[in-house]
Formats: sequence, structure tokens, C-alpha cells
Amino acid sequence: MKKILDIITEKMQQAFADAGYDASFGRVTVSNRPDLCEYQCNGALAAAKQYKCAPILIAKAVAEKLDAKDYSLVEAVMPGFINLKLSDAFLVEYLRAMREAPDFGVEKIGAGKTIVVDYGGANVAKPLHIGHLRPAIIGEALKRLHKYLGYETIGDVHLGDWGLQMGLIIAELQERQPDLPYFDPAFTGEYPAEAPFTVDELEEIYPTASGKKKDPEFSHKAHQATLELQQGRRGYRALWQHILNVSVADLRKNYDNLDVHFEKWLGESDADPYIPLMVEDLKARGIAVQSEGAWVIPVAEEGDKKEVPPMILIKSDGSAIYATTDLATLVQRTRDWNPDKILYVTDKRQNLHFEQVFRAARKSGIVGANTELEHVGHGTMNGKDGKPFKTRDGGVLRLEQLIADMVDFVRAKVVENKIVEESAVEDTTRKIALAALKYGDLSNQPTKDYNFDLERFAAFEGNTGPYILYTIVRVKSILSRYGAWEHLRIQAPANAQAKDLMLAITKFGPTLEAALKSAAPNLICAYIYELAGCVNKFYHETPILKEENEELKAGHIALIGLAKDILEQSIALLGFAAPEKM
RNA sequence: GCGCCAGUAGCUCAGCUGGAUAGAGCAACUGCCUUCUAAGCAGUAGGUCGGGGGUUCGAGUCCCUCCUGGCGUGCCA
Repeated sequence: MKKILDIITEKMQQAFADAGYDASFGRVTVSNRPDLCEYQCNGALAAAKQYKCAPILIAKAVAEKLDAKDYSLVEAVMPGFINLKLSDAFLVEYLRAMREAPDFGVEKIGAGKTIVVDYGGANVAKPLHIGHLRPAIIGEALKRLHKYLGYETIGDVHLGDWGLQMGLIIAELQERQPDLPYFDPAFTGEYPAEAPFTVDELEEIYPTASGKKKDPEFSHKAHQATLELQQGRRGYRALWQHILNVSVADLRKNYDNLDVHFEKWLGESDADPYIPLMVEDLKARGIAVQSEGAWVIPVAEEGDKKEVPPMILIKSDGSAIYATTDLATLVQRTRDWNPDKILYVTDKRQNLHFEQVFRAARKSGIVGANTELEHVGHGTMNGKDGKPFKTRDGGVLRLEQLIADMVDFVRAKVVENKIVEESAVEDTTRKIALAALKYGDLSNQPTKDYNFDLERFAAFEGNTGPYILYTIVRVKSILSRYGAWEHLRIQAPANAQAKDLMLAITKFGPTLEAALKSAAPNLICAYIYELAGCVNKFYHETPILKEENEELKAGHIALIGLAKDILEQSIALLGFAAPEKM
């Protein structure tokens, strides 16, 4: 559906033209003075300069050209604003169309396009920690948003499952259990189906091994194991597969817990096969050059304000580096999916790295001009005091623990309120906790650092996830008392609160588009908060079920039903859902 | 050194290509439940938008400069 702003902007532009002025001055915006009007046009002020004429005269002339039936107010005021209020008829017709249209009439701007979202940032054999929360939540929200707006979406976790970290684990395992068949080069039989370790053991093995890197003998073993693994030594590959299986099962469980789901569980190892040919080709074509003992791709461009160092393709010791893997991953993604857009959701400190990789990908032709590459660099989540998040003993807090803390905090309140039956306490608690966590994160601009404050996020008042859920639950409660309501028609606004609510509803599509274009889920949060506020004001001001005029009551119900549907759709895009009661 | 980002109410943050009186939430204070969930609604108080210049009819927003903080800056990811 066409956006309201576009409709009235077009009409305003026509009015400017009809009055003898350039149509481009006719841009209409949402009013910043809601006490005066709903929409406004400031074009007369800008036009005044060009036409050397008092802005108010232009505004008056233009206002006269507008079709009065679309508006309940058309007014030219000093110094030259044109103020507008929509007519009830216009608004009602628009809302009815929104309800009839699939997905509330949002424009499917991504139809026919494919996007890959690279998010999560998980590493094999390492538990998820709080640093993994933001990329998971933001990436999931952006993926869902793209899907809703018509894109074919592929979420890829891009596991850290290759390189020295794997060699370290293998070396450490060999020291602990040297008799395992994986270490016997002469072994030709079938390896056990069961992994020789559990997740918990694995998560302990890695940091132990990592701590022994300084020991030259151990370090050599690890490097050797890494090399042999990459060269395909049979026993090591089998062991690596066990590490991967055990680890991925655990990661999947944790991501499921956050309602974060990946279409692809590919990793760095999947890009590895593409590296040799890619490197050979880049060298042959002179894209990669030797510098200080390494092979690099110069990516500095004219007009760079800063010095952009070359992308290192092959280190001076002959091995690949993460940029190599990322580039090879682009080879794989282009070959397999040929996406129109690839979104990387990682820490913003990797900005330069992606700038280098993107430039190298363009320069080498690995990625063509029809594929958009974008790095959504997010800020850091700090503790309540604004300092990096640490546990009491200075360690890194596990994501599992963070979620558990939130769940415990919320459960206490749910139980205290006594509205939810005992059998539903866990499910309700989980939903509220997830809403608190995700809304608390997503309501911040992705690029900014923010402070995690459990009490504030899980507070049941203010601009929080639970407040949004509460709003939805209140409406659900009325709707279920009323009975079947989906067939009811939207009617003219019964009061000022109803009209505000209706205007808010019409901003759904435009908000999603804006959020997608700037990769900013926080815009959706701001919208939801505004919409929920309108719902609560209407709810407070208008007795709904007690309305005796059935016609009027039906109109109220249709309106809050639509608002509820949009709220639920919006939070679904953010990655959480509302319970039935709370 | 250079580059990027940030500095708005006591606290946490909005503020869309410059536009009318800079907005929310929390905390503080005051009202509103025999009425659909008060996890709500209404209101009061709280600001030299980091400092200083400039551009213009008009600046939190654009330009310059300074101060403060964070991050990045060729072989870690």
C-alpha cells in the first residue's frame, strides 16, 4: 500500500504546482506539533527564498488548492507552515484497506531479492558469553525484518570452527587420552560414534589448552595438529567432527533458548576449500602482491581520509588469516546463493576489517556490483556501572547465566502477581524475560554501547519489553471476553484517543522500511512504544465492553484488535512474543 | 600522530534531508481503582543541548575550533 505521507505529499506537490510554484517544495512530514496538527508542510518557507515572496502568502495560495474533503483541517499559519489534519473518512478508508491487505499492506520492497545475514559469532568449543548476545538479537531481528519485507533470507551463524583453536584442543586431548584411536596413524578401522568428551569437558579443555600456548613444546604440537587437520589427517578429522557435533548441539540449544534460529550452520571450515584456488587466482591476476614477506591486497583508494592498510591475504609464515576466510566465504556465498545483499552483524570494532574485505572483494571481482555488502557494527554491552561486564571473580559472564538471572528475576514477579496459573508460570516467565532482554537491547541504537541493567529492563513500567507485553495482554483479555471480532469493521474515530491510535497504526509500514534501510531495529521499538502508549490511553479513556451502542462497541473492538495484531507482529519481528496473561 | 564515534534533565536515552514551545522513561512530588488487568492513565518539578566562534529569516541538527571520553590504526578474531 502507498504510504499516507506519500499520498498527501503527492497532493501537496500538485497543489504547489497548481499555485504556480515548484512541486518539489511540497514535501509533507509528520507534525512536530501534535497540538496543532497531524501533518505539516514547511515547503513555503523554503520556496519564499526562491520566489522572493512572503512565505505565508505562498502557504495560503497552496492551501487553497488542496482538496478539502481529504482533511478536517487545512491551515496556513505564520510564518508559513501549512498544517493538516486528516478527515475521518480518509483515515477510516485507509485503515480498512490496511486490514484487508496481506501483512497490513506493507510494501514488499525485497520481493525477488535474497539476503544473507551473517550473525551470531559463535565459536566451537567455547560457550556463548554475554558478548554474543547483541549480534544474536540484532541479527535475528534484522533477518526477520527483511523476511517480512519480502526478502529471501539466509541466516548463517558462520562458526569459528577452524584454525589454531582446533589444533589446541586436539593437542590437549592427546595429552589426556593418548590411547584414543584418533591419534593412532596406523588405525584403519571405524572410529567410535560417541565423542570422547562432553560439552562441559570441552568447554574446560579449550581454555586449559589455550593457557598452555606459551609452552613451546605444546604450542608446536598444536600448530602441527592444526596443519595436519587442515591437510585432512583422518583421525583428526574424525575428532574435529566430534568437537563440532557436540559443540553445535549445545550452541543450538542456547540459541533456541533465545529464539534465535539459523538457516545455515556453516563455518570457517566450509570456506577453507575455496582458499587455495582463490589465493592462486588473486596472485596470478596481480590483485595480491608481496609486501613485507606477506601476500596482501592493497585496498587504499583515492579520497580516503585515513590511511587504509592493505588486506593481508597470506601471512609471512604462509598461513591464512581471518580476512582470507571471510573473502573465501564470499566466494562460497556468491557461488551458492548469489545474494543481492550480505549483512554482517558483528562488533563495530571490526569496522576496518570489513572495509578491507569489502574493498578486496570488489577489487578482485569476487563480489559483483549487484551485491550490496554492509557491516552493521554494534556497540558493546557494558555492566550497570558502564564498565565492561565481568563476573565477581573477573571472568566473562556466560550467556546462559545472564538469561537465568533474568528469568529468576521475572519469575519472582510473576508468582507474586498471582494472575497466572501455576502451570503457565514457566512459559509466561520465559516470554517476559525474553521480551525484557531483547527489547532492552534493541531499543538502543545498534551502534551505541549501552549499560545492561537487569532491574531496569525487567521493570514492568516505563519503556520496557514487559510494558509492551502488558499492553497486548490487556487487549487480548478484552477481545476474548467479546468473542469473535475479526469480521468487525473499522469505524470513524470515537474520540481523540481513537484518532491518535489510528494515526499511529498507519505508521507501521513506513517504520519498518525506515528500520530496514538504516538497519535500526530501535526504530521499531520506538514505534511500538508509541503505539502501545496510544492503546493504553484509548483503553483508559474509553469503556469498551460497557459501551451500550453495539455498533460503537464493535468499532472499538475492531480498532484495538487491529492495534493488537500490529503490536504482536512488531514484537515477532524483534524476536519475542506475548503470553495470554500476566 | 591520524581516523571514526559519542558528549542533550539527577540517571538511562529519543530528537527523522535545519523549522513553530528540545521529548520519553526512571527517580521525586500530586491526583485517578464498588467500572474491560493500577505491570495503567493524568499532572507538577527538573535543560545556557560539552565550551567558544561562524553560516541564515531560523541551529541540538550544517561549518570551524577547543575540551572530555570510548574505539580503531599491516601479519589476533
